[in-house]
Amino acid sequence: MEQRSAVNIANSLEQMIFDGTFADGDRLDEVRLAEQFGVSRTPLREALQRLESSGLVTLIPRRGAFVRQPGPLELLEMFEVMAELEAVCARLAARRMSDDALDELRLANTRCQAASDAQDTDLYYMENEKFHATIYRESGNSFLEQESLKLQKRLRPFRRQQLRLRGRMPQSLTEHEAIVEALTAGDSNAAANALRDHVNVQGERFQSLMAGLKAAAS
Amino acid sequence: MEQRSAVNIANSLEQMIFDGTFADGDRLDEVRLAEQFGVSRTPLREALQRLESSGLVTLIPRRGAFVRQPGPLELLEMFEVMAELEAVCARLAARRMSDDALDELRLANTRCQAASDAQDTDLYYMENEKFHATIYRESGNSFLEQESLKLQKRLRPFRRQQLRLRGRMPQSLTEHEAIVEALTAGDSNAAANALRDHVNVQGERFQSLMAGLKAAAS
DNA sequence: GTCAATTATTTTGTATACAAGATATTAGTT
DNA sequence: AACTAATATCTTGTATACAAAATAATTGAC
Repeated sequence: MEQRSAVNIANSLEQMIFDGTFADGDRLDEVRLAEQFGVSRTPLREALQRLESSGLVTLIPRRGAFVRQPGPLELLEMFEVMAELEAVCARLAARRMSDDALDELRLANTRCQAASDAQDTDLYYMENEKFHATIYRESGNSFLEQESLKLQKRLRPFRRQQLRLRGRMPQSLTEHEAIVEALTAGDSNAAANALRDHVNVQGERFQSLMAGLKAAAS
Repeated sequence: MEQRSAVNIANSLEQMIFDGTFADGDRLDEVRLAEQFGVSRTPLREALQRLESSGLVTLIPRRGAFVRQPGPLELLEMFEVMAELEAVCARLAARRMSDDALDELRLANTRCQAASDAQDTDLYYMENEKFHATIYRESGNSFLEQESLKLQKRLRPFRRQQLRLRGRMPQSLTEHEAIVEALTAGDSNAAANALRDHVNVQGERFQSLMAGLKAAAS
């Protein structure tokens, strides 16, 4: 692979937690992971500390490290916060956005369109993330930008699922149009509302998806 | 002190970074800190990984750990986000808040009043934090609550300074009144605006404080 | 005397060793 | 056969040892 420093190991483990290699509550065995990564326990433990600090694992003293996947309730809460964060980004961006940035945003949206036409959900997801990241950046507040990116990353696996739902990509696209329009007009309230709704739709879709799974399980 | 695990060491160092024991760019010497805490380098390094993960230090490979204090610009950005986060809390709380919680909020405000009367800025600060924390909690979104508490903690040292400014405590109190009123009325927009403004005042005060320092230095 | 190059000294990164606590296993009792 | 007690094994937490890189110091050339 690559060089295996604590940061790298942490990133790899993070990825594995995100993509579902580890389920909620799984214990992360230090010796096993250490030899798996080809390092000693020392750098591996440093990685575990990082992961706990970012909320991905729980460290129970003398017991070990346990992965902490967000449950349905926490996910809904995270979606709600994401929606509000993006709304704030949009409101700030509406005032500060340059013409060049607007062009960039339209270009990103065109790429989304192409992905949607090709029925390529993975590509759509990537381009969609760029679209949103552009708005974060154009908020002009880099702290806000970083926080938004962090949460975007954390919600990635769950957002991704929803794009596969029938008709979601075209709907998402029309919502993007409304967002671009509001930003072009410099209407901060409209932009904030459009983006908040856009993200909230995902939260709601997610909710109904969970309800469906729950019903199917009973 | 207490038991010196990685978490504890990280907390102690965090406190020291917050209260200004270390200035921006200071290198954190592993061996020196280790013997200072009475432990070996191993748990201390684990603590440093935690601190980097939470953004308090920068870890440069083969160079060491350097403390990262937010500069004036980043602080302003953080205040802006704090204001928006609290506004969201208020909006959600306005709908969900129970009578008991409202009473609790009024009680917290009464305690602020007492601290203000006694000219006790430290006490006022503590009670003020409780007032705000109650609103975070009453948002009904514990993820949002935790994020708000995290940022509140990080801004603590900088908010604190401003209470010493003449007339800030009484002004803060009247703003609290308006917030309680809006929450009582269940007016989510008014509550959100009142809280956003309340926090933004601190950001602006901070800005003028910085400008004053800068002017004095030239 | 100043600069460059070489050597010496720190300092970081990681492996390993060992102590103490937690879990699993076995033996013994009813 | 089931429950408890004692023992054994495994795992974590931390100290220490050592290699490699970075910094400081020293020497030598001009």
